[in-house]
Amino acid sequence: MTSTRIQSYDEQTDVTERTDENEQAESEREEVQTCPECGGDLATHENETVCEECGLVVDEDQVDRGPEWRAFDSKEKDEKSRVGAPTTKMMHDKGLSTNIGWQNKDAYGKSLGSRQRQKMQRLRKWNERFRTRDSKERNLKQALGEIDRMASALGLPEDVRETASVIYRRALDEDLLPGRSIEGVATASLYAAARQTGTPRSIDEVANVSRIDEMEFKRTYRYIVRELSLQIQPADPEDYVARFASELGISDESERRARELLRNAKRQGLHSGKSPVGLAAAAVYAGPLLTNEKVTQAEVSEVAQVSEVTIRNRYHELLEASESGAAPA
DNA sequence: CATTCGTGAAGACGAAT
DNA sequence: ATTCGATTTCACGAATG
Repeated sequence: MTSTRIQSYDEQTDVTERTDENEQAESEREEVQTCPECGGDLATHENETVCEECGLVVDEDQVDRGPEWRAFDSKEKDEKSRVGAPTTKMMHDKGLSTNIGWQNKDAYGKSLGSRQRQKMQRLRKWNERFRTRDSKERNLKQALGEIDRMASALGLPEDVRETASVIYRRALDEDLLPGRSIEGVATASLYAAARQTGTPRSIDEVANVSRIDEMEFKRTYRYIVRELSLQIQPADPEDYVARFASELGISDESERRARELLRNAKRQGLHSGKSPVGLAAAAVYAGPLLTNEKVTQAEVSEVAQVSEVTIRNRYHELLEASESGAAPA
């Protein structure tokens, strides 16, 4: 593929044939074919177009699209030529990396001897290895940048980023990337890492700082969790309490009550199937209630990104559980 | 007036087929 | 791929302080 590109490009800029044919082609390109003064034929020399009859300069200072050197034979052309394959931004290496053809032919199309063939096999193998390693490094670098950005936007500590990058690396090694966006996998890795390290962020929060949409994020997350068989236990509602509590500015006592409620609920298995965030939100709402502190459902709903309805439903359950369940001190 | 509470319809999700 | 059940959310009106 690369070789054919070189050829076609070469043909366009081939200068050894730069004689009559080329000049004809150039003057044909001109819009004005005859002199506006006397109607005589026009001729193009160097970078200006002149009337052959009266000498009027019709156009000058044209861009010279040809090379600035001349070649007198094919050897000199090869030495002076600076053209190569056109670069493309579609490939991370701008298409400049080495490609070794799969056919066991030399440059003249002749078949290779067995010794040469083996050598080429080795070269192919190593070239491929370096190239893919290279592209993976690049990929990783970008992904880590994204992870870093999102992590700091979410106020996640260093160890979460570490974990996230480990997960991402694994995904990369298992070839889970093709077909998925770097951004998506980076986001999913971060989300998984946050949960694994006990500093969870809700899907909404993570999706908000990510550049990909939520649907794709969830899909990708499920995918990598399954493929890497990451073991992620359901988020512990208590892990959210501290953050919500401080964002709402409720008292330590209220926060303690909230945690108590959650522990009770857990003891009674009241939390299976329910959204942990919702449960945490309910607890953060119910805690202050027990200490006569004023917090509205709307406020909690705001910081926890959970509907008020859910808070209502959950906190009723929480209160019931604490009455029938454990003995409050 | 703000807040809370309850309801039913509708959407989203996981599990099962 | 579809269907089913449970959960969550939305929108509304009523009750409560």
